[in-house]
Amino acid sequence: MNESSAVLPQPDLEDVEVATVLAALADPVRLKIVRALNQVDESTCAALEVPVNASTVSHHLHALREAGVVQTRVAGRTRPSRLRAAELQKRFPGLLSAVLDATPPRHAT
Amino acid sequence: MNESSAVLPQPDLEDVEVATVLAALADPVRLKIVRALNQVDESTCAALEVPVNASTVSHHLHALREAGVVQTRVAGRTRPSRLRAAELQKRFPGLLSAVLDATPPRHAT
DNA sequence: CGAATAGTACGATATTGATCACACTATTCA
DNA sequence: TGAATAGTGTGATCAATATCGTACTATTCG
Repeated sequence: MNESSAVLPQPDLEDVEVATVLAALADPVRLKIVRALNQVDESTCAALEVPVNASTVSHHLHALREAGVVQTRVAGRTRPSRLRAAELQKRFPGLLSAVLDATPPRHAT
Repeated sequence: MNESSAVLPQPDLEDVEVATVLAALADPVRLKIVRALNQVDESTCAALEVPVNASTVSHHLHALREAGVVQTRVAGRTRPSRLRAAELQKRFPGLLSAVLDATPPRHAT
């Protein structure tokens, strides 16, 4: 056992384009993941209740991580991820909150 | 000449998903168009200085219109478009402003 | 009318990316 | 050590979509 603070590679948000973050948030499944992470602060891949295969969840978390939206740490067998909410707020003020606060359309699908 | 208020079909923003708007804003060319429209309030297809073919500009404006981001009116031979900024602010408070206020990354491309 | 202009529509192409199944690694625990 | 579990990586497939060139429509103006 070592100290449990290993974190998967992630970009410095100062180097991230807003278009990259927008693209990361534009996918419905990823948006659901982001909303879930906002509720629980941290979650593993398996605990996320999204209607896709496990490898697809892994793919989406990878995409979110590369866009600077989430941070993933290594904890035993699991890789809990969390939103980089504070850093995103500093880099793109109001963006994440606006997305999280968005209400569903009138005619829900 | 008739009264100059013909407007191309556009969605009611109440029926638009935030993911749709995010996807519309995620493309670099469209983001450039949106930033340009924010500067000039209204612009024609040809006046937009984006590095793509005219038909591609038309395609992108169509996409932005269907996502509820811009409104296009018919004026003679031209079709000036404008941001639906106020309506977007009402539907997704803070979203458009956050995107427009976003600064370039440290290592500019 | 005829020429020029603004924009759109369409077809073709190429690229991206969302998804799954499966194999693989790393870790925990009996 | 062996079994079970969490997650990742790879390859395949399929659907979107960004782009261009060309043709077309509508409008203005000589």
